[in-house]
Amino acid sequence: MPLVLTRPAVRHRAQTALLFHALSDETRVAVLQLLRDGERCVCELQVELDAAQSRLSFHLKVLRDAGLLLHRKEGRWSYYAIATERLAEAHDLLVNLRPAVIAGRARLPLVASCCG
Amino acid sequence: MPLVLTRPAVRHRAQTALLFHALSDETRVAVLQLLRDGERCVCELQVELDAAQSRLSFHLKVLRDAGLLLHRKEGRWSYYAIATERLAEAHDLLVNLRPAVIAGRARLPLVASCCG
DNA sequence: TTGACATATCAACTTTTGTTGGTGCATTTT
DNA sequence: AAAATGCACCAACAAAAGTTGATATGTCAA
Repeated sequence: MPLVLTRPAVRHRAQTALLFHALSDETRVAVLQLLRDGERCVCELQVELDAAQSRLSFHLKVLRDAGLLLHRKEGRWSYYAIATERLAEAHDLLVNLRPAVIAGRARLPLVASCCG
Repeated sequence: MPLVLTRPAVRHRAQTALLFHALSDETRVAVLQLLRDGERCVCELQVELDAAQSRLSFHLKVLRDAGLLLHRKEGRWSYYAIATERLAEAHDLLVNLRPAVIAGRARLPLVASCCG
């Protein structure tokens, strides 16, 4: 009866941890910061971040696996960009952690990109 | 000249990684989910999460160190609650990762709790 | 077609995180 | 005052994440 954590909460829990794990590393955040201005190929990121190729590749994979990147290949270049949708999901998961309103009715399940 | 990552970006980067690291573990997310409904003492969390005391204590420390928890002691109990302010900061950092607008002027530095 | 480049992936290793069981110290209960 | 409770913290260990250098593959350039 006092099922303390509801089913959606349990579902969200794993998602939240997964997604935020991808955002929990400085190099990866730096990658995203660079991609804010638009698509970049790996070699550009490599120069801009001054990171070893395999290291960068590793971090790109983490971001990719988390669904945070769009990927495109052209010739011998690999281009990455931010997957805005997924970033919005992260946003929603975060908003869902906000404390319930004290007086007033229960918090509604919040949905995509409420701000900006 | 092409200082690819601006100073605020570099500052944000560390903050983002630190804060999101705290959110990158299922147990910790579960703690926050429980605290959405308000303050809890450790022993309550312990039961509700079915977690060993020292394990829970460890995760609470991580959340505390990230500034995400308010802490209060009463008698032999230790009460925790969500630090909403800090959660809002996390929110802002996340919103700051959104890609710049394509046409139109540059993204403004976004501030606290724009939604909900 | 040979050589240089871009990039993914792998294995070995290092570092960081997380778990477990224990100890110590308040505080409360009996 | 003795026993029990709540909780922080520590040390030893386990597991996960990150780094590095090497190798493999595809593509472009000479």
